[in-house]
Amino acid sequence: MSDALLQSHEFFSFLTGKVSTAISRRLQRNLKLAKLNITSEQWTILYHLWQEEGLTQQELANLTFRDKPSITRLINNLEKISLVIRVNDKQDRRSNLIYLTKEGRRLKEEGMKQSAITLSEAVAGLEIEELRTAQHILDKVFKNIK
Amino acid sequence: MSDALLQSHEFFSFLTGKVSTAISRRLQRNLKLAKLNITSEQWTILYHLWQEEGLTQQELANLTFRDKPSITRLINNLEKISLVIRVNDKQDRRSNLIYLTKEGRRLKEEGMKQSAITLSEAVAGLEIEELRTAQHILDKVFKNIK
DNA sequence: CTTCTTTAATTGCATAAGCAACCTAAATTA
DNA sequence: TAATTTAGGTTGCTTATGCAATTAAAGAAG
Repeated sequence: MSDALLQSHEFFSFLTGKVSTAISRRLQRNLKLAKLNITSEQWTILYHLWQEEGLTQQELANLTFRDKPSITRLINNLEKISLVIRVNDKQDRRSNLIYLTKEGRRLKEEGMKQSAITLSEAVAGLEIEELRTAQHILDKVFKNIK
Repeated sequence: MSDALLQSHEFFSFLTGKVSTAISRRLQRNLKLAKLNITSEQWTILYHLWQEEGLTQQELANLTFRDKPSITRLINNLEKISLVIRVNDKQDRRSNLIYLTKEGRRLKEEGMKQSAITLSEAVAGLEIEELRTAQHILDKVFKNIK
């Protein structure tokens, strides 16, 4: 790689989170505007549970690329606000299966809507082809360092 | 934008930080391996001071895309470990000018080296042209939502 | 079986982030 | 020049993260 690019602050700063920080903040703001009192991090957990309930904390950790302690605490907080419950797995008593509460399920529609809005704000004016390209490239980066 | 892409979990998850989290962790790890006891967040502050000392906290906030309280606390911690000092601006007594200590300057060489290593690990196997493309696209996203 | 190892989750400790409220100094304006 | 607004920083409160160490259950090896 060229030194010019290596030294490019712009390049490094987007890799180190400028864009994703901006997206999280925007999602957070949109959730708040829609009266959803959840953080963007909580959203990422709920997102996966909206697709499939009964995931273990380890599975959630893998899906959201967080470590186990982070998941423990996110689930603690989500339980505190009564959006999910831990159910001890009878088959494997080490595991907790995480389920949505009725209220947790109720948030799906608005939660998905706000994330879709956020995403469309983010990618406004971009071509599908550009998005595919960016995704492809970032995927390679991720594989390099995950 | 197509629904297929809107629903793409992969796409959303990289936008919400998978890649940048991985980069931060890798940088953190590389710094630690090189015996530099600073966090990746502290690195971003030092990076700008290595380019130019005497920046105000507000300028650092703008450069690193953080809010003012975050900078206050990062500078507190950097002062605590004696890498920077606050100097009250005589011209504008509201401002602090942030300078590196001798030790802070000493870390420049190794700090820049480790970030270069991290970056080259991240972009291994990618073409310059791909990187330019990704940067360009992410720049558009950032402008949309910053 | 009993020991050893691996796995799921939790806890402790330290750092970092966002938002709102606040303080003080500077700049504006009336 | 007094009153108001703006700008730079700090503090309080809450949430989130990483890493290391720990507990308890499950699985493997002897």
